[in-house]
Amino acid sequence: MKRINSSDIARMAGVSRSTVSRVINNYSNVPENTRRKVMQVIKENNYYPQLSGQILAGMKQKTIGIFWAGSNSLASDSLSSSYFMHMLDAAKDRGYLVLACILEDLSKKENYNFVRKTYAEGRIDAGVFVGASYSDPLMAELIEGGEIVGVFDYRHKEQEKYKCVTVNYETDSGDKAIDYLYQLGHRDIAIIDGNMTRLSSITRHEGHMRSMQAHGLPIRNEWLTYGGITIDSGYKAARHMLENTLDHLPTAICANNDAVAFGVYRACGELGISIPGDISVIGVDGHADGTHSQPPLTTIAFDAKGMFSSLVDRTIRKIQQEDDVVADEVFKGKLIERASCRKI
Amino acid sequence: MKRINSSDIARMAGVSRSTVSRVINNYSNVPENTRRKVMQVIKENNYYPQLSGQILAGMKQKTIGIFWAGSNSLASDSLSSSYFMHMLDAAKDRGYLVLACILEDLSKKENYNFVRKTYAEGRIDAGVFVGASYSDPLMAELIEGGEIVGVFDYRHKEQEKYKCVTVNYETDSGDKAIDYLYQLGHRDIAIIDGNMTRLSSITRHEGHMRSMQAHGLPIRNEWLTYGGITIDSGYKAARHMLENTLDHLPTAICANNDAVAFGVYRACGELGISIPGDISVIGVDGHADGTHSQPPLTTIAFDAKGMFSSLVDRTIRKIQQEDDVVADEVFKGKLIERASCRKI
DNA sequence: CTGAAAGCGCTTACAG
DNA sequence: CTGAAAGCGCTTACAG
Repeated sequence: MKRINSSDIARMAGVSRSTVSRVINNYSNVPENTRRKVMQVIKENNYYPQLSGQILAGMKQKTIGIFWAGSNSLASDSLSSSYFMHMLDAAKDRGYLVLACILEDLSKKENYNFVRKTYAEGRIDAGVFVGASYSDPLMAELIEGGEIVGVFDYRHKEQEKYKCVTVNYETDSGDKAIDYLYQLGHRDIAIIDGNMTRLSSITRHEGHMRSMQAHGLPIRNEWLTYGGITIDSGYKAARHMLENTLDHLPTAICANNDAVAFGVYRACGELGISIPGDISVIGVDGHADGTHSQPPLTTIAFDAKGMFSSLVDRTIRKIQQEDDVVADEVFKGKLIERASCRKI
Repeated sequence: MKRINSSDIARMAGVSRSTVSRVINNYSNVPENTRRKVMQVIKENNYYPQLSGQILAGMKQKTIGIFWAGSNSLASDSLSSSYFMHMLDAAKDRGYLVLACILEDLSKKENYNFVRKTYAEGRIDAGVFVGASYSDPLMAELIEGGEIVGVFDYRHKEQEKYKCVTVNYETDSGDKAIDYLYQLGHRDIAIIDGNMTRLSSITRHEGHMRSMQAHGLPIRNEWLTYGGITIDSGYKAARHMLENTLDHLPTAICANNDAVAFGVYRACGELGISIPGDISVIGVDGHADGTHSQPPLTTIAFDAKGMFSSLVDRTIRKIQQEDDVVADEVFKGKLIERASCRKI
């Protein structure tokens, strides 16, 4: 069951392999007649050129790797999986295939080697990373080595600009969330910040601090905690924080993101704290689950499709050596008022 | 920035390319000394053999394609995305990479060609299909062409056994669901069946009919509808069915799967019908959302991880020409009683 | 317009 | 134990 190759096609069409190749690659200097004849033989035999031959001759894989750090979230979180889908879609729109790689943790030597190997073997033309820490040395190293890299939520260095493409959240969502709560009359605001290896968690934290200060609100130790970026971590942080402050509860909780806010919901549910009756809660992301949570979650929403499409799209344009590719794109959050915050 | 190749390594290590290759591929006839010397040069230079060279020389890609038909569900449905993750995990456990391909509909010529091309270009050693219809001709064609294929929820023909690997639901979950409702005292049972291009929908439907007859229950036209396999389709089917039978509502609804059951929840919510007060509802799957739905959903649960791991695992074992690979594996459902069905 | 030839990077009989 | 050589399937200057 040998696969048919370009010599076979050439013989059957009565031309040389060169001509077959020219037809396949749409060279202009092939007479219409020859082209038709060759194309017909190709169709009839269901011939497709072997990719490995093409690669060796200098063509591109037309494949990107998606390296997703943090396996847990993808399976159960619809927001994460929608990110993933947006990337698959964007690649497809450009005619690229996707090698899907889920890695728990990029800092582990084993995963680090896996990524290097995947690039080095020539399996992909570029990689797109989600869940890397804000200054992961792996990125710098890949870029240094001449590889093309796209990263979500990453602070890319000046000198990395040429081969590195990023997408980021506008840095003011932390401020916006606090401002909003303040404007509703809240003064006793607790904050559950994220995972400080993530750029967005850091900038949101900075925004929270900035806005609290601007409004002259004290930052109380027991009301400032770090809860990671998942429901479970948000739950744990909220539960711990609330139990320690039952005699002087905050009137509002500002969560690092929607998942954390859902964790807060759970903790409040267990402790008999009503939202927004006793405590108002605000998240960030625009998670679909926020529309049917009880109560629907007020949040600062980002355009997930826009962000992830842009990331993949620009990465692919880098592969194609387009020279007008912008290195970083920043998305603005938009306040969506639902029912989890109340005026006091 | 030329990539280093095996000649470079050979030169630096003072051996021939043959020997470099032998070291890389763990040939036994290389003296420990030589091996060490070569390995060191490889490490120092971060050398990895180019895959395309290896392929051309007859090695395997160690990559499978996952062809997922029906893009919508993956992004928003945690059950579907968990299926996907289980497959990625299983491939990883075997050291295989995954080319992730989302296609809306395998029967479309364009997608059909995409699959053929992906195989023919030599990008993958095998493909695993989810969402194909129960007798999709594409499968037969691929197998005929000597390709290795794994399919979820597919009736594979005797003669396809050698290269085709499948995983299926035990065919009695339809019977079980009706039996259970009957045993709770229900006699007025409505059925929302699935999408009749899916094998599992068909067998469940058959089971429903079988069990209804066995218990001497009449199958009333207005209580038998086909609702697809998604929440939305379940919602529409339920809404339509309930509105037409408001004067003689069933006491129970047997849904094709959990997603459809959630659609029933929504329809009942809108129509002021209480579950299980007015109507009992049972699903199939064991969807995680069923644990925190209101009320928690009684369902016939399947071991998703087991099913999808087995599928991928056996497909990979076919690639590796292991000859004890079983062609089909059937999983049994297990009744999980939660709170959506009541005794009457 | 078109073919013969070189070259891409590997592995594996083959010969020694 | 090891190297020279063939061969995998393509593309693309090169020469005509």
